[in-house]
Amino acid sequence: MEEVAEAETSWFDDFDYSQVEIMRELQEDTSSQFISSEVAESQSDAQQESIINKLISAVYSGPTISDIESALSLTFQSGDSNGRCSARPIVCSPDKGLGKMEHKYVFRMKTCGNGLADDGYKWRKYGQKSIKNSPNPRSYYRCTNPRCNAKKQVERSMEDPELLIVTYEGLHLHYTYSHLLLTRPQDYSDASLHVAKKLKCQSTAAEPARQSPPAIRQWQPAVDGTVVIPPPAGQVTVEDVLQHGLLDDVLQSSEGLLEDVVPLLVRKPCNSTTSSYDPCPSSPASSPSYSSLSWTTGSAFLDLGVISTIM
DNA sequence: CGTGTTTGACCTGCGC
DNA sequence: GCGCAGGTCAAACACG
Repeated sequence: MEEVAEAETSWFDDFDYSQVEIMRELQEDTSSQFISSEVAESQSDAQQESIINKLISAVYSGPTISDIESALSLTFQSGDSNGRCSARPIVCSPDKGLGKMEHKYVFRMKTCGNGLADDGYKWRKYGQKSIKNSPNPRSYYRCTNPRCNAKKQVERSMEDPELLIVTYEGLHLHYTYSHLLLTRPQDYSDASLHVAKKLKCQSTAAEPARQSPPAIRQWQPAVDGTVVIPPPAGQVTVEDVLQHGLLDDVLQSSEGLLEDVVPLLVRKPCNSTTSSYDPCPSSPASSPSYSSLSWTTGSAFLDLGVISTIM
């Protein structure tokens, strides 16, 4: 366990905080503006729902590509002496073909065994397409959460059949199902509405002038080891959410923000006590197609997060 | 019966 | 405009 503390320390010391600032700048236009004004005077239901979704997105967004790569590189350093990992991230890169700011990331995962994996989210396959000059078809998955537009594409590498190329697109507006305490979509809305009302209430109450947030704050490892990234400076309402302890109203969880773009599987592919990889799946794949890779919520997770993977 | 997969059809963007 | 390739839709089907 001493190694754990040491690993945590070195990881935070090495973190490039300048990346956080860049991310904050990118979020300025889309997050802080609507939150500070629109939440305070919520109008129609449609607008309110839009605001809620944006609020959730704003609270969850955070990690930069370098953050992810950093986390992944640290994951690799951990290795897997037990050989129990179900998948290993090899490369993480943004889709460079995108001209605008979109959440699209490509992972290459080296599978072990039957390649079954669980990234903590529940996906629904909505299509499969054979790709030109590739013997392997590409499968298209969508998050089963009706409010979530996260998608992913899975295809097997031509060079290495054990190599899975997974492209994630969009952000999850919820946590992994393994952590989910709010089980219905409307619960997200209800909880978020609760936060919005609370914020509105507190904004009108007498309150001492808020201190300016520090220019740079460190990521805060939670008690359970997950990483919680503080909100960007200048996003007043998100700040309020955290400062006033309202975040729990929505989340009731301390899961880190990396989860938005880095599947749980990627962040902790190897676990010494509990693995998402089931060497003896109860329901064998019905076909050799990618449908066998449908990542369900059947396996248990340890809520450990990035730091735990570097032990 | 609800949920998820399969698969052919359809849509869309792009290059020629 | 046409053809191609990638992405999505939706009906049929399978399964628990």
